[in-house]
Amino acid sequence: MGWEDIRAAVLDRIRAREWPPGALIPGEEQIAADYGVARATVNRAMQALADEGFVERKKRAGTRVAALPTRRARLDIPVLRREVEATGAVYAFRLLARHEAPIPDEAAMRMGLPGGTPGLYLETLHLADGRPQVFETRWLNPAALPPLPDFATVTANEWLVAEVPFVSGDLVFSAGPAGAAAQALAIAPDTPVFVTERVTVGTAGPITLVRQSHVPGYRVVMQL
Amino acid sequence: MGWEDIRAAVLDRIRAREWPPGALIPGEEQIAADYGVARATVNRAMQALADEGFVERKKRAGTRVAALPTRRARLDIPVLRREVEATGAVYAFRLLARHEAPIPDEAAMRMGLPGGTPGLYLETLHLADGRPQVFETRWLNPAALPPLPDFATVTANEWLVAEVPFVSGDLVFSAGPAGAAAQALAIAPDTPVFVTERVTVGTAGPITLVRQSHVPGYRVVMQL
DNA sequence: AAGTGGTCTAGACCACTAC
DNA sequence: TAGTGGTCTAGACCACTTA
Repeated sequence: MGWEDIRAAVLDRIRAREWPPGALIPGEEQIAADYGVARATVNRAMQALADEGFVERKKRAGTRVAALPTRRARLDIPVLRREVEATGAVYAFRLLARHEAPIPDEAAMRMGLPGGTPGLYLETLHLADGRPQVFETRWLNPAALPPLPDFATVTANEWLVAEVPFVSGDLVFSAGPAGAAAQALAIAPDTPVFVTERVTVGTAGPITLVRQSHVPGYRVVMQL
Repeated sequence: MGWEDIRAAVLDRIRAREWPPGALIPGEEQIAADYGVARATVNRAMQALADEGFVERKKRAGTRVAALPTRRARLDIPVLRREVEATGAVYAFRLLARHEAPIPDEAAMRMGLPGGTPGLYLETLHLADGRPQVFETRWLNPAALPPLPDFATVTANEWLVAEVPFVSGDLVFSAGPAGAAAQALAIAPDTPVFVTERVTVGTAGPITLVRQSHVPGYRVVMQL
């Protein structure tokens, strides 16, 4: 009887509606006695079920079956190169633009920086077997970074992942017209594209804001 | 010294490059001795770091700092009603179509069912303060479900969440033209929209395939 | 073959919170 | 204020995997 067995047993009893949504589940001590294991084992099982959103736990109030089980999905975000190579294609990229300039207000605000902060702007096209896949625009905050390479032979993403400790960030998915990305992706400007936007924060402050427009047909797949 | 302290301490030493990417971290016993805690406490901390993708653990081989830290994001998928109500708007829905028919081959294949399986088709429009938000098409597999209600007063989603045990599923994000969803959303057919597609599997087999087209401006936000 | 992480146990103390 | 989950400990055994 490992904790996974306890987890499975409890989940079965939830699925069987023995404990319907909203119901109170017996205490850890009780379950431990029922199955002949230590309370710590039950605790671990219940912790897993809580992580997965099946139950809600509160001290003193006990453990309840989630009324509206929030479904949680986990997304692994690989480095772009790996994503391309996973399909068997050859990855390549082209640096289309690079210049230093004050970070525009909108971008600075997204990064949590004062307007006009000096920044480095990059435009990169990512290719799979020579075909455009992703058009990327990026602002970097040099003040929060070690000396920057010229990004001709390494993508900003891979350099950052390898060199700069990451503290937090957010990720936004949306859809919109290709617009400025149209030319690089060789599609019409009003073609719908999938857009990801990411802000990354390091120990010394905001690091980068990156916006990627994906070629039509791109999909993000998550397991529930 | 709780396990979160140990986690934080180890993470700091990783960030400080004391253990660079790929490096081997001291064993649990060692760390436990260093910080004066029990090995179980260290284990819990390391388990958390592994869950978060900061380290990779292998028996016998020890624990290593992740070389290319795959960034993991967790997405909580709330019931649509809650998503709307969280913005302070009033949620409502309209059932636009409902009929029984064999599930089309493409949809059946996505669900992992043989073509021509009998199904129930629903078209629903979700509204926030009376404004169209989401246009939803759905196939249900009655063979894997208890007797179905008429879905005039409950959405399929909420009924399923409350009544049918959920085993697994997947979730796909993409972008595309509004197309068939255009009329219901009151937008032009070539307007880019954000599309989510979800297959849900229950104990008795595939339950439902649902496709939701979101009104322009919709964004999915995840924390890293 | 040996060392590592994975897990279990029995007991204990504590923080939180519903009552 | 009493009961619940959250956590820690010290010790133990085991499975896995690499050397």
